[in-house]
Amino acid sequence: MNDIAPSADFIRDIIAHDLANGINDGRLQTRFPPEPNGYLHIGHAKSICLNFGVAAENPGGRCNLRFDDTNPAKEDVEYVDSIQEDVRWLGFDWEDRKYYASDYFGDLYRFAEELIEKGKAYVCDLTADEMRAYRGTLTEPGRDSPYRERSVAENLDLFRRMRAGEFPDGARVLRARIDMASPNINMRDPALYRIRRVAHHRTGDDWLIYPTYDYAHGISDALECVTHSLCTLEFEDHRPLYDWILDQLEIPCRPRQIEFSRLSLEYTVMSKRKLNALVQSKVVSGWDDPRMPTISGLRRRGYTPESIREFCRLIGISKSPNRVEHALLETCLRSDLDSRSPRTMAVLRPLKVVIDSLPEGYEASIVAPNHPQNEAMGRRTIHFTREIFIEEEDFRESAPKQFKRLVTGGEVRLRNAYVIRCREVVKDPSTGRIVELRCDHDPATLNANPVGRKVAGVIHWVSATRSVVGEARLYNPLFAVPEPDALKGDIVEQVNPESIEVLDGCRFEPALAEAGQPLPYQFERLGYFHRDLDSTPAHPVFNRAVGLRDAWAKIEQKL
RNA sequence: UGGCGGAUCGUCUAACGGUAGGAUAGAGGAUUCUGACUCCUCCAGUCUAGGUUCGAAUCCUAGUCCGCCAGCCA
Repeated sequence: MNDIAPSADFIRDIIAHDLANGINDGRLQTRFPPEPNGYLHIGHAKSICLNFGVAAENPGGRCNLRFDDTNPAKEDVEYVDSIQEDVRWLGFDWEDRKYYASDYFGDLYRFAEELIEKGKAYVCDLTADEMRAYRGTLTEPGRDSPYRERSVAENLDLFRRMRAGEFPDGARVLRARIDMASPNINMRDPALYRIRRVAHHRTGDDWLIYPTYDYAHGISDALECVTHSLCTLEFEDHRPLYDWILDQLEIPCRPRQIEFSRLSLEYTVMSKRKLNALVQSKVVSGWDDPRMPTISGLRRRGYTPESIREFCRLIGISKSPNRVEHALLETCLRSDLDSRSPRTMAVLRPLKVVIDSLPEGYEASIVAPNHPQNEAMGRRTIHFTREIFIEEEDFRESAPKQFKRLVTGGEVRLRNAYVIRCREVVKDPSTGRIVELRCDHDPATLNANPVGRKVAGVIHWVSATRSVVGEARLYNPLFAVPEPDALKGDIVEQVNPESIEVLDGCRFEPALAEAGQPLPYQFERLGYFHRDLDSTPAHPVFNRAVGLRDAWAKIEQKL
């Protein structure tokens, strides 16, 4: 522990320093504070991994889950439920420490009266528009509200009557009494409480007034004795207010707010407002559409908690502006799944191959390994038959010499089976389309290389008679440009029309249609596929979580 | 032309006055019954201009560029 280990990030540095110096009596308490107004996305995963991660790394460290539910107009239990499911799925545990800002409505109200009594808050009758006008601008100071000098008694009376429902929504607010000339606009007498006749998802109709984020957040942190309140950079300007509020009140614990930069990812958007717009417009099938950057979308797509945690570890924590390459996320998934997922063969765009050197009705069992490097993953039986399907793109009538797959008159190995040679290409005379290949197989090439010649190519295949038909869904980026946030106009109309490609009539090994797959499969040479919710035994549906790295695609591009 | 924050390989991120390092991407090669995986090699960076210092990504000065803030959202 005396070693000066290289720091993980500046926040862990600060925490290590505080812990070493006995700040907060050596306690470490963090919190993950989502507002239940949408589903969690990968940006939240960054925050979750930080808050829960840092707590787990330090003896005695704790991380609370706290719903920041101070705005009932936007919040819903559906989101409360999904958030808990997602945090748990990511692998984190808040134990018995699940809180809500709404748990503190009573305390928050009492602290507000304390503020009023100290002359630090007042009831203001300005309308929202008037308040905006009084606030000034970025370069001009604001002006004091005409209600700023009300007496404590009058403020107390008015605030109690706000609570009692004597005034219509929006008629008055409780404001902090700070400094209308502050260069920091957040300090120009910000609103602390507003009147809202909206039922709250937990407190129902108990309250007609609701605290604002700025007022509630720091106090909630203090009530939970949070030591390090970690949030994103856009709250940096709010820190003076966070500190100001806690400075006025008699609260034993004193949290410290530290900000880090939020995650942005290429080819997607992260704002809940935009994601919500996509969901509402139905351009995506829901919050869990596999194209969405939501935790539930990634899960449905086939991402693993491990891969997302690893991604969050690799991107690090800093205050720098950043836009992470989408390729990094994919790399994390591939590297997790490569060692763990069983292999299988599937043909997405089937091309029929008849092996004439085999008798009619021929069928043989072949035992194939489920993983090329890991014997422990066992073997499975596949069926080699006279008629099989191969991938359309694995055959060319003629091709450049770099093409290692099947060509007219050429040889290729069928993965786990024999080397075949293409004798004849059968076309539909009316369309010219290739409908079938007639091939011969070399019976000496099962588990053995052909003698006297090299066969470089290996392609996957599936039996025409011992396979099941189903659907595959392939995904491309949700937006065609790396920075969709910069696009003008309605975000819904900017969605990449090629973000999903549905292929039906795909052929799978029969075992794939059966139940019980904990992890995505690797469809050899195609990528990692995860069975979708829409899947049925009669009609299996697989999502491609991510493709394999494709060297041939690069070669072909350069040709 | 207010305040706050940021700027290091293409990308993400270290270096806390003392050899600019890692990851990823890219290029090349080895291996291969997955053009996968794995392995090897290479390429590539301190925003600019001054200054302090034996020595500066780091400290100072002056700029430049980028982000956030004018909700009774969070």
